[in-house]
Amino acid sequence: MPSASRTARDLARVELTRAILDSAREQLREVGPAALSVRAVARDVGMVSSAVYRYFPSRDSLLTALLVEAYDDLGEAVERAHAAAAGSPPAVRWRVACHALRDWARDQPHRYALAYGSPVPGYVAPADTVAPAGRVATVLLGIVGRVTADRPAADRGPGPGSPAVSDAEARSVEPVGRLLDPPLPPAETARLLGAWATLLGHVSLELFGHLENAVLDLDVHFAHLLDLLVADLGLPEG
Amino acid sequence: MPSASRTARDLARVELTRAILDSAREQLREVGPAALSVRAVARDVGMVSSAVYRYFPSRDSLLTALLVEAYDDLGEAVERAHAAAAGSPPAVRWRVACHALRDWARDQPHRYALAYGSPVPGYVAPADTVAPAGRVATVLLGIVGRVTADRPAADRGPGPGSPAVSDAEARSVEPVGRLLDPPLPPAETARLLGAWATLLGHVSLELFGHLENAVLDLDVHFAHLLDLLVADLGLPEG
DNA sequence: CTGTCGCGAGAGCACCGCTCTCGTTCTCTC
DNA sequence: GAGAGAACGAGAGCGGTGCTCTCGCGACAG
Repeated sequence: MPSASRTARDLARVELTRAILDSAREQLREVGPAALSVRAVARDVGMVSSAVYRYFPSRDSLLTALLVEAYDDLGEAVERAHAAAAGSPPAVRWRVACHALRDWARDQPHRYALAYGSPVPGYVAPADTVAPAGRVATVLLGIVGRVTADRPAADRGPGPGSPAVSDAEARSVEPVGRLLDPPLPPAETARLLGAWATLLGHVSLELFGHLENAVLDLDVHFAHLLDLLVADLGLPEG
Repeated sequence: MPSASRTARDLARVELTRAILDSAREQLREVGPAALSVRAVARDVGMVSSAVYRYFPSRDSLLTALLVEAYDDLGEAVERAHAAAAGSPPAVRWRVACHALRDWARDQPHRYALAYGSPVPGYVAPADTVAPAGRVATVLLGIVGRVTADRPAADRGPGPGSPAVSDAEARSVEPVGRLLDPPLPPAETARLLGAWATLLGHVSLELFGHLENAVLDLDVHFAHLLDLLVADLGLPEG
């Protein structure tokens, strides 16, 4: 049975690949991406360093694997939290999804930093990373999209006090709006992109220590920030 | 004249220190903070690596110096832009200051990443960095503060559609509001912190490539984002 | 003139990413 | 069942790194 024996060999390979990834993830947590050492990983899994190169062609490819994994893990966490709140009002689902993102980031700051922190110079994320990277944004886009689609046409357009969207801006954000069917109107798309920036901006500031002596209770402030976003996006509370 | 000779000696020292910093800054731009090499800096300034340690006790201290320098440089850029717009309406000064931040970041992405990107694990920013780090935020705080202080008391408090600020959130953001005299009210402080997160979040997303295939014209979108913030903060246009 | 101190050079340590070679072992084909 | 071929782990080695230590030199102070 050749297929069985090939499976056995491949099984050993995937297991060792997993062991390497596990060790690398642990080392990423302990010493950070810059100091991630192939030799240390090899020592950890009981190999010599050159043997690791049978599984990952370079240190960068190891980091890339960790990056994709991080995007996927975060995306899954947010998707699961959102799914668990299915049936709740949009505002609640928005808060749940955003809290899931922040909780994941606080729980695994090193992996969040890998995904949304400064990229390693000279390193370009391969195409495999774009799909997992979009999962979180897709969830939020879906929440806003459903609300806008269900809203009577009279309520469309910028609310009172909201600046008008220029034609140039409408064209500019169109690729994002077009991800939905029906497409999200430009005003809402721009607002959502702003909320996305607020969300990641706050989490980054918080995680990277820039709010250290400025905001006393980060949980409370984040909740208030979500209230502001919910209001700005016009998400129904009930 | 002992003081003169000592001055001469110290002059040579500060000049060499500056040469090292210049070289390090250049290398930071080319290869990034992770690959910044003391030996390469030494080669660049015509020394042997051990000699550099007479000026900076470690590679980290060299990075710290670059970090402080970056904060100061950015702060100065924003302050200068804001000063040049003195007399203009608050909304205009807000836009000018924010554009200065984004322009600086786009011009020197490596230094922005050093300041607001993921911190190097195991590295804690010394106390010298907090003062320069606050300069940019202080400018924005000042713009909003003047507006709020000048506004008639009847217009205070959350606008229509703005969520109320809980007591806990009011206490939480109080350290920031207290930086101004008179202190910025909690609702405005929270809004400003949100705007700060939006600003840095957008610049980070833009610089780190997360808006690559999402937003076509980043200039246009950033301008619209500023319009949204101006409206949310209630900054007068004239 | 002598002692002290800061400086740059050099050697050296332990580590790194990565390459190459070598002997072994396992799988597939005839 | 035997041989071809691929995959594998080990080891040596290259050029690089941060950092330490020692050394000799020159400038300054007493």
